[in-house]
Amino acid sequence: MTIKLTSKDDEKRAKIFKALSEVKRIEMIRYLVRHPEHKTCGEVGESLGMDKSNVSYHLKILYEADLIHIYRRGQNKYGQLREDTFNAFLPGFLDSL
Amino acid sequence: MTIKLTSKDDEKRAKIFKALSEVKRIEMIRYLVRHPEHKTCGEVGESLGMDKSNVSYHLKILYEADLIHIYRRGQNKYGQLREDTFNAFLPGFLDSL
DNA sequence: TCTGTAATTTGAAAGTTTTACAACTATCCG
DNA sequence: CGGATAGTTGTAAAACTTTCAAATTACAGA
Repeated sequence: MTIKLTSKDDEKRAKIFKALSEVKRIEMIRYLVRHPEHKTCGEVGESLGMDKSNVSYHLKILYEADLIHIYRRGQNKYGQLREDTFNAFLPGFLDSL
Repeated sequence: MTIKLTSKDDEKRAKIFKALSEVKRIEMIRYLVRHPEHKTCGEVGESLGMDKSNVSYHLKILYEADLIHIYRRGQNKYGQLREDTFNAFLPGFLDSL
């Protein structure tokens, strides 16, 4: 079932687009698509050459747009794509990466 | 035929997402979807309550992301959606508005 | 509890985007 | 030509985003 969007969702749409309006964040999403074993923040940062506080910053923006889910296991935090959001707002996007 | 995108297109994707990361610009796109008779800048601005220089500013951002086409006829300039770009980068988006 | 590793927060600096106004250019028509 | 209408450009202020380093919190394991 596909969710019907309306102009009421413009704020949400804008937030999602803003979250994806930086190359670095698109790369982070791509990294998560390609590594579905749920990568840690550290791995994401290392593989994209970002410093850790910057990774935190960008992940938070993706999280606040509901594009990813973050959960802790032990010392690590793992990022997980929220396919529900991508499917509702950007169908086909993840496959295009 | 659908165009195949790659990580080389990240700059372009980011630019498109940035262009759509403001509610005002999403509203402008919606206005153009709903009024396919090619509305003038003035009509867009008036209907969204924006001043004319601000309309110019936002239309330029949409234009530079290849989301719209702009042509002059007489005193007026008309905005026209670039469905090719929407289809390549955001399939389904226009229909969701 | 102490130590080390993982991630977040904070705050300052640098950079970018948005707004608004006034001055400007382009076109039309009498 | 001159006046009217449509849109653009310059510029400055305000608002927002990004980066980076240092301080801080969270957790695991000895």
